[in-house]
Amino acid sequence: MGSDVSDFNLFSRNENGISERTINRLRQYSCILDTLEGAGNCNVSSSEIAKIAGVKSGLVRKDLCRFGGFGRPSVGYNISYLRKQIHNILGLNEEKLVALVGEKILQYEPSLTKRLAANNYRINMIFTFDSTNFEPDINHIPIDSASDISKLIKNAGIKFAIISEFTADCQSVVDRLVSGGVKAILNLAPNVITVPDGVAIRHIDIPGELIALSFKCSNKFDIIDNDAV
Amino acid sequence: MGSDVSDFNLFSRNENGISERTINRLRQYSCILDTLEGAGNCNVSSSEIAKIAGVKSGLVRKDLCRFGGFGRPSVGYNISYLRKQIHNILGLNEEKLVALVGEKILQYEPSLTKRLAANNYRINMIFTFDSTNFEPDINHIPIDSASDISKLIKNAGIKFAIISEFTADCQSVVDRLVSGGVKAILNLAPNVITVPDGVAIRHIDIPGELIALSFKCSNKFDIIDNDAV
DNA sequence: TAGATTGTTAATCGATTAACAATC
DNA sequence: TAGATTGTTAATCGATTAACAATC
Repeated sequence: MGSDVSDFNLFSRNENGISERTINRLRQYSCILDTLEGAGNCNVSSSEIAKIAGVKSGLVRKDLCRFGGFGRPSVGYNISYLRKQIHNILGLNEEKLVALVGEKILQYEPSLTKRLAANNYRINMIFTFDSTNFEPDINHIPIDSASDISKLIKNAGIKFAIISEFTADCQSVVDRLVSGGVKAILNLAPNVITVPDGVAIRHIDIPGELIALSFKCSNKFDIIDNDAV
Repeated sequence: MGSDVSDFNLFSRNENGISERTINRLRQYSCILDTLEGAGNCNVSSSEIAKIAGVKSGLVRKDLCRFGGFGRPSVGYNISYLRKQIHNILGLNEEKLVALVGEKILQYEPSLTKRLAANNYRINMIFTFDSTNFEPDINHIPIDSASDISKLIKNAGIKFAIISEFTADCQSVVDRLVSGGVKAILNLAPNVITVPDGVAIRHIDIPGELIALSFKCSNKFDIIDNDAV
């Protein structure tokens, strides 16, 4: 039942001392640089990035400085160079193999494969729970039944898994993914699952997101909460 | 282009001075209490909750104490009472109306309606982009074309929206949702969208989640990062 | 050179933890 | 009463901001 810990533990630092907040901001900067580069710009200052990102310029410099001196005083940062460096930090330059558990999401969201590929995540194995599905592959990605997971994962050297479909024995699927060597699991299904230490997991829960959202726009604790700013 | 700000700005306090971290922990406590209540327990101590949640017991007490004294010294917290109080804090006791933009997700994940209902979120309007879809409703929820959004939303008094499908003119849909009075938008589609101040938005981005996850299990910055613990 | 902007240190702010008096 | 556990305050820890010398 330690399961939910990782789902909610969004704020921990990893072994590298880099907080998830920093990683999220780096993603955001990367996104901003994409736009700026697309618009044909060449250099950008920390204040410009900060303004778009909605943070202070010092924080942008601090975040970047942590990984090396990418800028030049009075000039700023070279956009395409900085973009490459951030991609490097985020590991977007290496191909990462992903196992997809549940194939239906690809019908619902056909662009997923391409969106993952844009970040160098490649789905190279699909597991199905649908025993009536005898298609051998989707877009040349082989479909297997969930029984041989562990061995197939291990042979392919897959480190990432996306669980996209509810199944009663979800935990046993997870166990087999983990024993096959998977190190990070993104769970889109409503199942509550547990993983051993050393395996990262994140559970996307739509009702939960709505609850959190509703707080962003509520003010019903004006009275009850004495500490309120 | 201020758009991404809210997507990444997960860590802000809301107007009530309650941080999203606190809300997330309350959700987690609620979840834990469900389990404990299901197992037939009656009282629980902050240390027991803390152990399951993976936090310190003082933090559990502090989180709860912020909203009122729900416990009794030497006894602990009455599970069903505390559960009700947390539900109350999270607003799970009031019905909240939700507009669903894009109907395909209900085929992909039929349990969504029920999972939302368990938290008192009721989808009571569906907008489709599929002009070949002439079904009048899904499970008695009317399906409308996206053209009359604003008026329909306003008349129904809907405050929440889930955007679940890519569409080229996503921003105009958002604008019409907002002008219809929607205050919180959960975006599952890859579109980048912007909302005015006072409207909360959260973008679920699968590749982004994988990037963040990959950091939880990586240690490639052992060398580069001098501040590392 | 003068102006701009970086990298980095010190100050501040907020969140968590430790500790303990109050109380059941 | 003695033991347990709450509610809450003070201490600590970590993240952000302000400020500024270095440098282009």
